[in-house]
Amino acid sequence: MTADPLSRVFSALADPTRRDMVARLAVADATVNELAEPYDVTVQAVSKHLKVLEDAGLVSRSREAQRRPVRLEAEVFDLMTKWIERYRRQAEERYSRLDGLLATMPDDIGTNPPPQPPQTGAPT
Amino acid sequence: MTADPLSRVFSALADPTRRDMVARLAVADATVNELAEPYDVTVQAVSKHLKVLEDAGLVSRSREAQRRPVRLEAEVFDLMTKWIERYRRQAEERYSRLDGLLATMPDDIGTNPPPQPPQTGAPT
DNA sequence: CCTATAATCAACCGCATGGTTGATTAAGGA
DNA sequence: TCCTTAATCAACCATGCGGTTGATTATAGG
Repeated sequence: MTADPLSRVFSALADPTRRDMVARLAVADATVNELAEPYDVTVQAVSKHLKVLEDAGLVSRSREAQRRPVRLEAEVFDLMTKWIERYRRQAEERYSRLDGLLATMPDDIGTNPPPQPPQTGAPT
Repeated sequence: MTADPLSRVFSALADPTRRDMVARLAVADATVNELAEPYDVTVQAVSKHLKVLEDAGLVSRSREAQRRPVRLEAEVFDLMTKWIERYRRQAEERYSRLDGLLATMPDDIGTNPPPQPPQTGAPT
C-alpha cells in the first residue's frame, strides 16, 4: 500500500482471480459474496482481493443496507495505458529507425529519472 | 514462471525499478552492467529483474562477445493493451447506459471463465 | 596459459502476499 | 430483543520475491 500508483495497479492486475473479478465487474456491480461464489476460496480471501483492487483505485464500494456493492472505476486504466503506449511507441520507433546504426545515441538519455529507491514522482 | 502470460507481464511491470529499465531500454539497448549502474543495488539483483522481464517476453538477450545486450520487445505490450481496453470500454459503456436501471442483466454473463485455480486459456 | 571482465548460479534472509480459521461488527427482519 | 446475513478484522501459515554475498561459467586479451 506504500507503493506508487502505477505499481499498485499493475500489481493488482497481476493476479488472475483479480483480473476475473474486474472482468465480471465490467458487466455488472456485485457484492463480495456474489463475487466469491464462482471461486474455490473463502469470502475473506475475496474480500482481501477486493481491498487490493480498491487500493489500486480500480474499484469502489458503496453501502446499501448491510451489503457493500462493488463497482468498477475506469479512470485508473488510463494511467496504465499512457505508460504502456509511451514506451511501446518508443520501442517501435527504434525498430523502424533501423536503430542498430544509431546505437551511439545522444548519450545523456540513459541518465533518466533513476528510481534509486522506490521513487514517487514523475510518470516513471 | 508457471503463471499465465498476462500475469507475468503485469507482475513484471509492477516493480518501479523494472519499469525504469523498460523506459531506458526503449531509448537504447544496454548490457546488464550498464543497466545496473544508476541503481543502488548489485548487478545480480538487476540480472534477476532482467530474467523477470525476459520471462514476461518484454526483453530479449543476444550474445556479443562476453556481453549480452538486452533489447526491448514491443509485441507483448499489445497483450496488456487489449485486455485493458476491453474492460475499460465495457466499464465506460455501463456508465453511459445509466446502468443502474439495467442492473438485472442477461444473467449468464457473470458465468465467465472462472479461473478456479490459476487458469491458462482464453484472454482472461 | 593466465588473468580480467561480463554475467549467471546458488544459498540464504526478511518481508509481503494469498490463503486459512475464528471472532467481531453492522444492518434487517421475526 | 434476538437471530440471521454481509462483510471485515485478527492471527497465523506457507510460499514467493527482492535483496544480499560468494562461487562459477564464458569469452577476450596479454
